[in-house]
Amino acid sequence: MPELPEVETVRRGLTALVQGAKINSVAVPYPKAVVSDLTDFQTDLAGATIDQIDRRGKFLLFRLSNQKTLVSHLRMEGQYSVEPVGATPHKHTEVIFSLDDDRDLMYNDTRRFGRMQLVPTGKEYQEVSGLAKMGPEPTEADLDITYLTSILAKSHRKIKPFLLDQSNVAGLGNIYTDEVLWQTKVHPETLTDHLSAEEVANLRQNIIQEINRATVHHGTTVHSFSNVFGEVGQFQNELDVYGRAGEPCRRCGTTLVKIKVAQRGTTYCPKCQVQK
DNA sequence: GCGTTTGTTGTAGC
DNA sequence: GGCTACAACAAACG
Repeated sequence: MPELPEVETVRRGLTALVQGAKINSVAVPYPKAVVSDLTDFQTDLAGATIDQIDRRGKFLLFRLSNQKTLVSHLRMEGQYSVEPVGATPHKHTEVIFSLDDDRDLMYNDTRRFGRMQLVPTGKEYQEVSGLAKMGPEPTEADLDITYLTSILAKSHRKIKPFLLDQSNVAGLGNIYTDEVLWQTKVHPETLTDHLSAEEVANLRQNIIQEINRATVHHGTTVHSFSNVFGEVGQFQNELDVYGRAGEPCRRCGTTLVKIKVAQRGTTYCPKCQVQK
């Protein structure tokens, strides 16, 4: 559920709250959340300072003072919160970082899908498979039109799973994929090599703009997303198709339809988005 | 009690 | 070999 705008919102909140904080010790009530060696994880983090927090796609990268990087992926419902020292962990608290300023940074995950690992800084793109294959960020500067045209043309699959694949473009999930396809008037099952040059250009613009707009609105809260301050996003009020099956298309009034594409719930307008 | 929800990965299949 | 499709993972909710 956290897609790029939500992860970026979390990154900004974490930066405001814990950048510069020193970690005293780490408790791991749910060891499966840590995929690197657990003993090393706890030993290496003790005494380290959080210098900076970066993001790549949907991954958070905590840059530490000891030349290590904590790579964290929230998957479906991972959340961070900062509490006074000694606060009772939540039912689904998986990792607790005790800071030396009498606060605890907690990682909570009701679905237990999120994962984190500690790797040497600079090696994260080799050691974390998701980062190694990550496509360009959906920005004006990084998402090159020539690149996008080329990979769309040589790929033979439906546009929806193509956009969900992080190795093509970083950061899109189920919500924003449905939104940008509606904006571009492209059916989610259209084959990537059937898109016209104009559609590719429009798709690129819509991806960049939509991710930008959603980030400005602090992300979308559909089920449970909130930032580190416990605040929900505002972008759910801006969605045109996701969660609106059975309601009228805001462009033409046709009833929006929900189907499955690549095992994912997919909402679209059968009149605006006609498959070619 | 079971289908639905979603992001990524490992693997089966072509 | 390279690409694509899909089951699996986990847990809450209706």
